[in-house]
Amino acid sequence: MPLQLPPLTAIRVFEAAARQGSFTKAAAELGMTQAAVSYQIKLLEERVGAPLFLRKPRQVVLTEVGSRMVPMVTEAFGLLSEAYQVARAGSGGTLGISTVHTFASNWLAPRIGSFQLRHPNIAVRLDTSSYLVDFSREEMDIGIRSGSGKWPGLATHFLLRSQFSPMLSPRLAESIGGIKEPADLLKLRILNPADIWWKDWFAKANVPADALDRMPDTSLGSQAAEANAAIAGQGVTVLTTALFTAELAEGRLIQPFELTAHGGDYWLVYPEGRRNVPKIRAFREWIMAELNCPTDATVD
Amino acid sequence: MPLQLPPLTAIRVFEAAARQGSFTKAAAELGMTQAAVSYQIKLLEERVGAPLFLRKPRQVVLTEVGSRMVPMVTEAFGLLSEAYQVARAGSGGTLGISTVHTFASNWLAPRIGSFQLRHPNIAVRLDTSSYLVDFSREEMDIGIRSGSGKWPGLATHFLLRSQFSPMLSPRLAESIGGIKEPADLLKLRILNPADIWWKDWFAKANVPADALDRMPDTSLGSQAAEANAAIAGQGVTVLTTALFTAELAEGRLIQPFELTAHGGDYWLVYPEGRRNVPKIRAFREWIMAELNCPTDATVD
DNA sequence: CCCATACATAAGGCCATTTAATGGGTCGTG
DNA sequence: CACGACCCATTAAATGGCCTTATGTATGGG
Repeated sequence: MPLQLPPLTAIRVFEAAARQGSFTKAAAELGMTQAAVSYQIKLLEERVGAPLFLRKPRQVVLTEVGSRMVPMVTEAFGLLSEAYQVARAGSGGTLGISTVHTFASNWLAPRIGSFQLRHPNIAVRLDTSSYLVDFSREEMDIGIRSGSGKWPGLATHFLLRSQFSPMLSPRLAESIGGIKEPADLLKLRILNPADIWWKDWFAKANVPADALDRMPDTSLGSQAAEANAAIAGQGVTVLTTALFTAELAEGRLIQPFELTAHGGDYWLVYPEGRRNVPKIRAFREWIMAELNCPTDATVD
Repeated sequence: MPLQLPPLTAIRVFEAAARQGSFTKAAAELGMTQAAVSYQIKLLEERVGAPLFLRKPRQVVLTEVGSRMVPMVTEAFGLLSEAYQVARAGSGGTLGISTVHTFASNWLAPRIGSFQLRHPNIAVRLDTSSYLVDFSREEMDIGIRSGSGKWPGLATHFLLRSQFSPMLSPRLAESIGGIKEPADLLKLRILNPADIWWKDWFAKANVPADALDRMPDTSLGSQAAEANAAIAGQGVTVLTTALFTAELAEGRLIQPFELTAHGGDYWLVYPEGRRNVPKIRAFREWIMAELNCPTDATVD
């Protein structure tokens, strides 16, 4: 039996009226008319079965029944209010980020520290998965995904263009006397020959790449893993240039050609209606600044 | 600042949904449609700024934010419910009876004990005053008054017919050799010669009573006070017969003539809308039985 | 005695809430 | 694998609770 409750609007009004000792003042406090207060009190009195106020000349005073109700009602509303506030603030407690592995390890992880420094009260939970998170089923706040930038119900912000280009370790390049022209790459082991990006890139380089089809597929499932294999000199792979600036700068990988092809872009996404939730706004503004994006680059 | 509260209907629905772990079940519990529950939850989630439930295949489960809210919300509703119940029952706590002095001391007081025995959980507060209580200004539940039986906004029940007749102490009657005929009364001191009842009674007895006008008024303001004076042998007065059955039976007063005249009747009154408040019903049923009145003798 | 104040009441309208209907998704089952 | 059961979301339309405006009543102060 579901716990019998008084009419909530009425009792809310009652609480204010009891505190103020006046219907008129209560009405002012609640932003409604005195008539509405009178109506609600009367309603509650009928439900309770007893008068809650005595109507004295210039004021109303609580009856015994009324005054017995007040403390509990006040406390109850205090609790509700607190629960509400806590929930609203609490939503700023933890920021759940769902992102693809590559982006997490090659771009986000090295930089997320600066976000945490700026927002010490927001805890970050990083979750990497290969599928686009469903915000209604998983407790995530934002996602970073590559794709077309069109997802229904989600707000999207363009992060960076996924330019990719073949990369390999300098030692492997040396082992065949350096990479002079695109076709040289085919002399090496291609880590992920089935990857469509290879076809795109060779096409752009005007190099027939039928050979790719005959190579064994040894792809590892993520750019990060393949990058590691490449760094270890196991072969050559195509990688998103923006995500491996560190490896390129340190010489662990080289990008033999300026030529890049274009894949799906990276996007920041979150549920439409949550644009102004503080922690989401904070992250959005941070990442946009970090990437030098105009902050208004929103796509619907 | 008046303490920010969440939408109350929404949070009520939330509590049920959280407890049931299902929108459909919550809807059933609250007696509304599943769609309404969905709507309210969505509303609350927007206000809070964070999802409260994760929509899993066959059920909904609380998010972290949601589960933090539940305990406080549950407790708050518990308090509200308790306050409500207490108030409803608490209205059974004390029965405020406003009655005229005579009726209180001569009829009610000797009998009220039997009411209290039958309803040990109802405390009785007896207030005697000469005016008709205004239920909206004084914390009274029922009134007993004599009059026409017509009061706007009040439910009324006929209690007893106010038959009155001269009464005096047996010793006083003896002192003039007994009361043989109505005119004999005029030989004695009349305690309340200005009382209209004397005129009525003498008129009905076909005795000219001009002499009354020339007597000094020594009325004491209530039948009970005058009855005491009469018992003390200080004079003769008119009294409501039904209220002095004990004095008559014990011989402390005598009623020399069967002849009675009729004054305003006694009525039980209370605010229209409170007919079925337990304590009021209890008192009504008790007093009607005590007076052998048919319980349906209601007059509007 | 009149004005100011405070609550009660009546009539009417609006919007929040609800319902009904529909769709999408998952699970269990034959 | 198709089908039905179950559950939640969404849409549009209907309802009625709640509020406002307007007016009445009572009290107390000047």
